[in-house]
Amino acid sequence: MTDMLQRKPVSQVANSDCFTEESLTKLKEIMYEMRAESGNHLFWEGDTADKLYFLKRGQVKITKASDEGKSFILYVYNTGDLFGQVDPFQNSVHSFNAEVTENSIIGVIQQKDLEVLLWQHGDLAVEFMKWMGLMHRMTQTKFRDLMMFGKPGALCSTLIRLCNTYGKSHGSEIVITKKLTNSELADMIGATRESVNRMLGDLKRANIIAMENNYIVVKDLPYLRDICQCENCPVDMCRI
Amino acid sequence: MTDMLQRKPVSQVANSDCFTEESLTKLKEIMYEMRAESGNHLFWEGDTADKLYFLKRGQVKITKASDEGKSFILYVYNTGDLFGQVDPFQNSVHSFNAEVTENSIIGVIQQKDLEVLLWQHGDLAVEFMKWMGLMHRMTQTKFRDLMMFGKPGALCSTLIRLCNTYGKSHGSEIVITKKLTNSELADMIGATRESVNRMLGDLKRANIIAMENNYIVVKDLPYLRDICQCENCPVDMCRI
DNA sequence: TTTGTGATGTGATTTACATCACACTTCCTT
DNA sequence: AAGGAAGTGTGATGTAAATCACATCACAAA
Repeated sequence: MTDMLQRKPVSQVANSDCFTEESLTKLKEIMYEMRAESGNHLFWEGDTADKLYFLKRGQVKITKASDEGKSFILYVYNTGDLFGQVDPFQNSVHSFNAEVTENSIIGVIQQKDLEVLLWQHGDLAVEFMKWMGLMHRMTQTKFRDLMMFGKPGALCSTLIRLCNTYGKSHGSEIVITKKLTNSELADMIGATRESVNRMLGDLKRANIIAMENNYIVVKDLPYLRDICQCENCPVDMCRI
Repeated sequence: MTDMLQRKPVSQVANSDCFTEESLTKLKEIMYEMRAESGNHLFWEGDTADKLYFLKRGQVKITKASDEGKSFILYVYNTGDLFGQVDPFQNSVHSFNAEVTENSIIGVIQQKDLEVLLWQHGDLAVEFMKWMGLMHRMTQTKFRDLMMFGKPGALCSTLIRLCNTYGKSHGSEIVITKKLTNSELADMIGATRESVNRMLGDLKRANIIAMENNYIVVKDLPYLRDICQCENCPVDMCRI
């Protein structure tokens, strides 16, 4: 376990960090484990939303497809993240798709079981609310970043979020320890691959970022911050 | 169409509807009342977020200003709505401004008092989570609508949300019983006044909407739905 | 080795939307 | 009743980004 932690890319903050060890244990006790292969879907839009998912290992993207076949990536969840729709006591339906993008091990929590647990443990309920609030604020700030500062601003914001999620510091440089294609970045900001390619080219030429064996290295974080009027939000909120 | 419905200001659905009568009463017991004049601010970005607000009467807009002086309206809250940032057990700071846009009577809830109440009453905590989840999903779906379907899609989505919030049915027509300027609509979708004006003009010419003594009347809701690929979400989620 | 496939890089063109500029309307005020 | 402010409507022009159309590159599989 400690060994595992050491090999983990540094500075990864999982959203389950807002739970205490004990609370997380309680949650784990009501999970059942499942494996999902890359390419599968945990749920589709329109499916009943009655489960939470704890990503023990792997990656899941929450996406939305438009009629014209474009795809928008709303969130990317990684090892240690908890996700799922949680208006826990109301029949409701997913508005987005959950696409497994790496072979994953997932703990599934039934809403009914969660309800019971929350009833029994006030402290867990409180942490749960904290987690919900954090997720909501993450959505709000992302919304703001993608709406208000044009495509370059959206890209810079996304690069900052990627640093917060996958970044490993080397002096003043930050390596984003996650391979990303131009198309993936495009789908995260609602732009085209070509636009992203050109913007990245501009950033490289201006020596703001660089590529090191296909990983993006951020060399001038303050510049990125400036473009999207970054307010230096807490790292656990400013994520992908 | 009964007499009552006609006289009722609107088919207004308040977000506090997800609380039971008893829960709402409990919340009201820990509020202190304050009055705020149109033009004032309840909070500014950067202020500590440690209060909830219950709008007993009036209107409050949650906005974000960019460096270039543009304003983006994220939410509009009305009589009966509960709002405020609620990651209740974490020091945090507002990312948005709360601007009072009509003289208002507001119940203020201190986070500390809320904490106590949530601890004491499991059922309230549960409803509170439901409310949080609903608010989050409202943000997510708005995000989707404003990002994915261009400015016309954003406008149509906003008109639908306005129908759900302020709409009064007259046969197949829906009157949006709220005066809105082109600039206001523009700030809600991140467009310019001129663009909104032209788009509204197009919709009028196509007989999708009409103006009746300065109120917007939606004559062809299915058309609006089509443009923004509306999935017919629950009314209490699909709001302004 | 060749061939196929997914990704990157870049020019030319089109489109959506913002910006600028100004006339016109409504309604408020003194 | 006149003047002003706030809002609406609309042309002309500019610009960001999408679209289209290829060339190139990396690398895995046949």
